[in-house]
Amino acid sequence: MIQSGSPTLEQVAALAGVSRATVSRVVNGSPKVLPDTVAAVERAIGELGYVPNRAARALVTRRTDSVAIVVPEPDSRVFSDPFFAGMLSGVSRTLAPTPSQLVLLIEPAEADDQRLLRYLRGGHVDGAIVISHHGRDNILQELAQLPLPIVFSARPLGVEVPVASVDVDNVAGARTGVEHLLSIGRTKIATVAGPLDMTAGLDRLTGYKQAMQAAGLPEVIGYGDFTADGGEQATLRLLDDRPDLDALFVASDLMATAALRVLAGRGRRVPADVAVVGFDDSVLATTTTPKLTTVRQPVEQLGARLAEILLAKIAGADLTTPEIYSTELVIRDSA
Amino acid sequence: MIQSGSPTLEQVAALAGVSRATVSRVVNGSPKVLPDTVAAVERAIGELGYVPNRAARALVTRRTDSVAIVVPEPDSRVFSDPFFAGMLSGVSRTLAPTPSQLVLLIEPAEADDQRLLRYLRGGHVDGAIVISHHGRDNILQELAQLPLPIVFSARPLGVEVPVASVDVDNVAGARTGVEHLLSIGRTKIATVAGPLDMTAGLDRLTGYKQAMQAAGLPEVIGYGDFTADGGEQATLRLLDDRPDLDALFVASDLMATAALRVLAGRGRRVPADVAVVGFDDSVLATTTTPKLTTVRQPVEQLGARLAEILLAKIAGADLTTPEIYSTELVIRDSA
DNA sequence: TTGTATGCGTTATCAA
DNA sequence: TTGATAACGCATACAA
Repeated sequence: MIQSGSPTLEQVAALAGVSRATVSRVVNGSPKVLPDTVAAVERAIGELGYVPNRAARALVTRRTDSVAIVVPEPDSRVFSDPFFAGMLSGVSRTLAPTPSQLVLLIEPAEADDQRLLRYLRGGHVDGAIVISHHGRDNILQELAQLPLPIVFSARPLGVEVPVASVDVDNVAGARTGVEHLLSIGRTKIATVAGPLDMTAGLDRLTGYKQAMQAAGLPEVIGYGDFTADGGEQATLRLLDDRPDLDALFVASDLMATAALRVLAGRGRRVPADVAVVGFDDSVLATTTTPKLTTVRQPVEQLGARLAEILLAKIAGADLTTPEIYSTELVIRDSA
Repeated sequence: MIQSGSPTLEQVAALAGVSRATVSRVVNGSPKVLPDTVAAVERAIGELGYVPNRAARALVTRRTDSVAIVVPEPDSRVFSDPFFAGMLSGVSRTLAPTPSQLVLLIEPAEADDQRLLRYLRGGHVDGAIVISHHGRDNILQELAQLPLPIVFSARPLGVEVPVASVDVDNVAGARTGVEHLLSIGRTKIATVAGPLDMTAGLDRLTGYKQAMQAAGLPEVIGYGDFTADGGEQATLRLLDDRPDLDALFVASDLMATAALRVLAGRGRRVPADVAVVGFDDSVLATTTTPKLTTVRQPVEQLGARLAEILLAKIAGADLTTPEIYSTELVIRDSA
C-alpha cells in the first residue's frame, strides 16, 4: 500500500539499457553476466533505490523466504519464560545473515488450531519451528504430519511419526543435579517436579529417580507446574510432609526461586539447612538470594541449531531424528 | 516449494461451476453474490481445501497483511527482558483476530541499519512497531521518517519529528514510588537510576528528583544500566558512600533484585533497615526475598495499544502523538 | 552473454 | 449478479 512509486525491474532495465531478464540475473547474482553489464545495472539499481518485490518473487519461485516460530500455547506465560527468550535469540541470530524472515505464530486464546494449520498449509512460510514447551497438545501430531519442513524444540510427547527435534538430555541433567547434592553429603533429597505432560517435566523426574535409586535412597516427590505459585505450593507440602529434608532438586529455576522464598519464610538456611539445585540457568538464577546452583541448558544454542536444521530441511535435507545436547552443572551458592 | 499441488482459485471455480472472479468475491466476502452461488463455492473450497495464495494477493492489492516488530538492538538481553515479553504478548493478542501476521525484525549483530531500513522501505510489511527500549540510536530518526505507518513503544529520544508512541508516565510513576518511601517515614532515600540515554532511565530519575525536592530532602544518586550487574555495582557504591541510607528507589525490578542481594550480603534487613521500591512489576518482583514493592507498568496493555494504533494508521488514520498511561504502586514486602 | 515470451494466482475493471 | 480480461513484478525456458 505504501510503495506506490517503488521502482520495478522494468524501470531499472530501461535506465541501464538492458532487458528485465538481465537485471533479474544481476539481482540474483547469476555468474554469466558481463562485468560491464553488472556495473551498469548496479548503478541503475543504486540510482533508483530499487528493492525487489517480495510478493512477485514469491509468486514465481514458490518460496517465501520466511519461516515461522509456532507457539501452540495461548498462555502469555510462554513469553515471559526465559526459555522462550533464549530460543528466539538463537533462532534470530542464525536467520539474520540469510534472506529469511521470522514470522511469529501464536495460537490465539480461542485455541482454533485449524486457523494455524491452514496458515502453515497455505504455503505462507517455507518451514516452521515449533516451540512445544507444553506437550500432548493434540495439535502436535497434526503439525508433525504437515507437508512442510518442521522442527520441534523438544521431543513432542504423543507424536508417533519420526520428527526432527533439538533438546538437552533432561534425564542426565537432572541426574547430575541430584548427584551434586549427594556429593556434598545430602541424603534426604526431595524433588519439585514439573508437569508430566511436558518432556522437560517427565524426563527431569526420571533423572532424579535414577540418581536416587543408584544411591539407594528413598524418593520424595512434590509436583509443580513450572510456575512460581506451583513451586511454592509443592515446596510447602514437601516441608510439611518431610520436615527433615536437607536438599531440594527443583525442576526449573522459576520454581526454585519460589522454593528459596518458602525456605527463607520457614527459617531454613540455604544451603546450610537445605541445599537447593535448580534447572535452566536462566536470568533468575543470579537474582535470588543466595544465587542458585543450577543445571544449565544452552538455550540460545538450541535455538540456533533449531534454525540451522530447519534451513537445511528447506534446502532439501531429510532430517527426522532428535538431536540431544548436554547440560552443565553451574555451582553457585545454594548448593 | 511445498504446496505444488495446492488448489487455486481456478480449480475452485471449475469445481463450483462459476468464474474465478466469483470465487474471489466469495472468498473476500463480497455482499453481492447469490446465496446459492456462495454455498456452491464454499462447498468447492471445503472439498479442495483451498487456501488463498498470499503472494499473489499481495502482488495485486499491494498489502502484505503483515506488520513488523522492530528491535533495533543487537543485544540478546532484550529478549530476556520481561518488558519485551509483555509487549510481544499484547501485540500478538491484538493481532490474532486480524489477518495480519507478526514479523520479527532484529537488528543483526553487525548493526547494519541499512538492511533493516531497506526491508521496511521495500513494502514487505504494512507497518512497524519499534520497541525502542534503548534510545538515541541514530536509527530512530530514520525509522521515524520512513514512508510507512510506524509506532514507537516509548518516546524516541533525539527524534524531532512528531511520532506516534505509547508509554507510561515514568516521571509520575517514579514520584509515586519515592512518595511511598516518604510515607513510611524514610528520609535518607537514594536511587539507583537507569541509563540516561533511555526514556525510562531519564524520566524515572526526574520523578525521583521531583519527589525529593518536594520533600526538601537531598538527592543521592547511583547510576546503573538496567542490568543486574549494573544494579549491584551502583548499590555497593551507594552503600559505601552513604552507610546510613534507609531506603532505595531502584529504577527497574531487575536492578532491584541485585540491590536486595547486596543488602542481604551486607547484613541489612529489608525493609526494617532499608526499604526498597522497584519499577516494572515484572515476574521478578515476586521471586525475590522479600517480595518486591514496585511501580507497576501495564506492559501487555501497552503492547496491545501499540498494535491498535498501528492498525489504525495502516487503515489511514493520522496519529502522530504520544499516548501516556499511568502506573500503579504495588505494595508487597520490601517497602 | 543477452533478450523475448510466458506464467505464477490473485484482484479489479468493465461488460454483459 | 456474474464473467472475461487485464494488470501486479518477477524468474526462467528458450532463442538468438
